[in-house]
Amino acid sequence: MAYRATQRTRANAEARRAGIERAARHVIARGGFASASVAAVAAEADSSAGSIYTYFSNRDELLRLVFAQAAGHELEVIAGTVAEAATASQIAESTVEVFVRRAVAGRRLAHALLLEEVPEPVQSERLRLRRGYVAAIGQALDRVGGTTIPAEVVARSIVGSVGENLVDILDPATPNPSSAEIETLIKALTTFTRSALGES
Amino acid sequence: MAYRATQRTRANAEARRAGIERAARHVIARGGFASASVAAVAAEADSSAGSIYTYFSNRDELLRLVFAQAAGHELEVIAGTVAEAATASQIAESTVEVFVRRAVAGRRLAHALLLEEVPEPVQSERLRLRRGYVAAIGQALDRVGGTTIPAEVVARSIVGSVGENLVDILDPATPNPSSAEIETLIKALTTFTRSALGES
DNA sequence: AGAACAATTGAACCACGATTCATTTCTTTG
DNA sequence: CAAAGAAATGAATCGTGGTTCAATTGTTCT
Repeated sequence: MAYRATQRTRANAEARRAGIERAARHVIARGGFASASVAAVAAEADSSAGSIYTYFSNRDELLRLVFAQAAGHELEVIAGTVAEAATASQIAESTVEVFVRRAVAGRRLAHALLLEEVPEPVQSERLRLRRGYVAAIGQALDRVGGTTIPAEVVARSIVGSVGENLVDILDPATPNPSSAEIETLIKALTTFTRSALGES
Repeated sequence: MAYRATQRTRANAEARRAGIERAARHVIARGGFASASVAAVAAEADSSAGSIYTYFSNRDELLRLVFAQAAGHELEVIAGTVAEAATASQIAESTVEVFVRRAVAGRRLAHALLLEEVPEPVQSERLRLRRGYVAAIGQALDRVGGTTIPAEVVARSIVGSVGENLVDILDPATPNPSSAEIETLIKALTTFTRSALGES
């Protein structure tokens, strides 16, 4: 018996795994999932392609994990915000505001998370997360009450409205939107969702 | 000079091309774009894989064409409907109604057209068509007037709302929705979009 | 019928990128 | 330091499915 994995060894391994995840996140944020080949991620992580398989069972699993982390973080932010809202109007407002601003701030990543074509396991994760958004907003709406329409439909509609209005803006082929455009969009979407909820 | 393409020859060729398009449409409507390999389409068309290349430059181009036809037809239907509407409320109503009912009637195809992952040229076509929907609804809204929000944002929001609410319903993995569910959804979405437009 | 050309066929080819694995390099302990 | 085990490397392998193309079959005209 001459070798036994030690404290430091395991910490290093953990750091390596985290490094690969970070590398994948960076590659995705820069060029989308399509650009996140195993080779590209390995290069970004100062690692070799083969090494990735020591830490992840395969490429799709790595991408799914990274997606879940990034999108999960966004969900937490939204969930935290709507949990504080006291009226349906406020829920609509903060959803639109947070969603649009965060998406524009991290355009490429937002595009990857919301719109880009992704491998099937990632797509499943995306649908799960989307259900998470709907659930968070739906619960908030149920809490404040006041709508006759099923909260789930309303929540979905809000998510859909905002998402659809971001399609062109997030397209990597289009130039960065001006902040005036953004403000106009936020205002319009806020008005739309608010009045849909029957508030002034 | 002993051969010259004749009337009948050209008609046959046209029939063959149309047959391949029809075959592709069927394969897509049955199993989505993912299942529409060149071999599968060829089999459905009683043809060989190689033959497809006599009529189309490559697979993506064939799929793009078929997509454009199918989605273009749907657009025409929606455009025709909203063109007849006299009020914003009616525009919202008919959009929701037509969109949802037609999608549910041809679930698999609707899923392919709206949600499935597709090759890039098809995705471009999808975005074009989506802009078509937005334009048609936006023009109708402008015509009847009465909203303060930019018509384009409203149109996009409606498309997004309806689309997002169809995600689970159209998922090939989920069972057919009951007609009660559909009616409930249509009612809820109609109410949502109507009140968003500021009408009772 | 037979010459001239087009269309069809399907098996071979190819591109691409994920995955494997024999070899090398690093860590730990006696 | 040597032995034992773990991790890293990257070139070779493999799977997949679109695409090509030599050979065959079909069509038209004299």
